[in-house]
Amino acid sequence: MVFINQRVERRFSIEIMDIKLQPRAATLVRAPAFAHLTTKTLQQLAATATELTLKPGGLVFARGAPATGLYVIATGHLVLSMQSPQGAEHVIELMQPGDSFGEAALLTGQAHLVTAAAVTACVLLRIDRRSLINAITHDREFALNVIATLSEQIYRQTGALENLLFLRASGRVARFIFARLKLDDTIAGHRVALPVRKGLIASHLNMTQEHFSRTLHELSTAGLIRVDGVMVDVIDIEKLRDAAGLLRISENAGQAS
Amino acid sequence: MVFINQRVERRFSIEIMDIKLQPRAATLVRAPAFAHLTTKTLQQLAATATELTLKPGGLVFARGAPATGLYVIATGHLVLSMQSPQGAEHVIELMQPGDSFGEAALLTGQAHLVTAAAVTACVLLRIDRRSLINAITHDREFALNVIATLSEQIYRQTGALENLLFLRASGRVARFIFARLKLDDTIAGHRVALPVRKGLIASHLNMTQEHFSRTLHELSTAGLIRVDGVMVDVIDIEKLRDAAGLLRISENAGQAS
DNA sequence: GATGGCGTTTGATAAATATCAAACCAACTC
DNA sequence: GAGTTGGTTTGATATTTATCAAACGCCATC
Repeated sequence: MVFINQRVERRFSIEIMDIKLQPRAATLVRAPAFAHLTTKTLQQLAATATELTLKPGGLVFARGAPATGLYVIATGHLVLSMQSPQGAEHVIELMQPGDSFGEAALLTGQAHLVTAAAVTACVLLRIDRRSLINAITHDREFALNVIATLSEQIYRQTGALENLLFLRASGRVARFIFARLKLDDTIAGHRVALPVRKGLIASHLNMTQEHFSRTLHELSTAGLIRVDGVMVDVIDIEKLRDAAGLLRISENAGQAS
Repeated sequence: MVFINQRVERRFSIEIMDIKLQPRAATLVRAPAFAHLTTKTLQQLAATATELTLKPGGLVFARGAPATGLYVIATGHLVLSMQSPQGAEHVIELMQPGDSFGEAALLTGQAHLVTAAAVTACVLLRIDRRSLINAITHDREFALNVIATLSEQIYRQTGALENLLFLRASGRVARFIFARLKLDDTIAGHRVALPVRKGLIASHLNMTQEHFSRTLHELSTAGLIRVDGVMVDVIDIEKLRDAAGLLRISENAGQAS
């Protein structure tokens, strides 16, 4: 069953397969939605995909634009953001290579709710609607894959709500660092690099830049972390986990009456 | 294309079809995910579905329970909620007849993130995993439907984030009332009934009961609404829309560079 | 008609977060 | 090196929201 193994380890599949894949297909394989495709479908999708190069600050699409494609990040960082009528910008998601976005708007046929913009120089792959729907209808396995990916996205979004609902500033910051910790395991020890400038992270965590700065400072003086520019060293990982107030989801399990 | 017409008008399809459907199938048809099924698939699903009756306060599942089914509400109101480790409860969603829930956890095979509990007496239909996956793999149209429904859910969830990110208490309350206005168009004029007790609504809007009460009062004295128990009369709909700070998504539409 | 429970409202106060303004700092340009 | 720019930090203050406590009102029950 394809359903189980979501949020697939992104690194190794590419190593297994990229001997025989062109670069584009190799990029696709890194995205969970495409990870388990048959080589045939994959090649087809890769063939119809178009490549997009963006300068820092470049727009992929703005809120309100009709959705015409799905995007997979090959290289670079992007942000998905919303703007309030007053012009305040809120970063909804920070995205990195291997992530895909735009599916939901594309598949519902509605306008984009968010604006997608490059933070650094980026290379994207764009798959248009026809190709996607074609692949879904002709490759049953792929359809299951898409369903699994979408479900996964809902599941994660719901989990992300926890952050906003239950945690306050320090907790959200702690959790953010904690989450980074697991991703950046390439760097030995407990050191993580903030992926984008702090203002964007603050916005992503739904607080002002100033408050974020103060919170970072607060966590420092409490001895949980040490901050040096964009580098953050985790001093006391247990306390950090604590501050993140991580919920276990395995405590009380009930069933229908 | 099935993709376009989501959030389908729930009322009339049932009137068209229920002449020849058993009650269960009729319930299913009201849920967007099942709205466009062939009668054959529908009958099959309905046949395997089990019925669930809940007293007020009854649990469907608790956070952490393994997901074993998808639920469709036939009658009654439920809430999906999360609990912080400190025991604070946050209502994630208020659900009513025709709504379905549990898909995401079911399809990812993970434990439920939320607790589902009945507020009033409820009757639910439960479709187990095997039946669902069976229907997905054997009815291509249904697979597309599921994809569309999931996309729709993501899309709405993203939209819901706006509320939390951009609006403060009064705005969220205003938006809540505004949204109700469109649902309750059966009642003539601009009068809506609060669907559940105020404490739950407050939690859903991520504020305390006290603050909700005060905000309601505030909107009253500002002349936007009039509150009488669970009934809310909208006095000045334009000002209310304003207070809700509704964003248009059609203003600036850009395209890739 | 009294009693109790539950949801709601009101008030006083505290905590969390935002805002505004200025200083700071590092990188880059002239 | 001086000046400029953009991001970050710090400080003082205002706003928003939560907390705690008490009163209130409604309804069901005895």
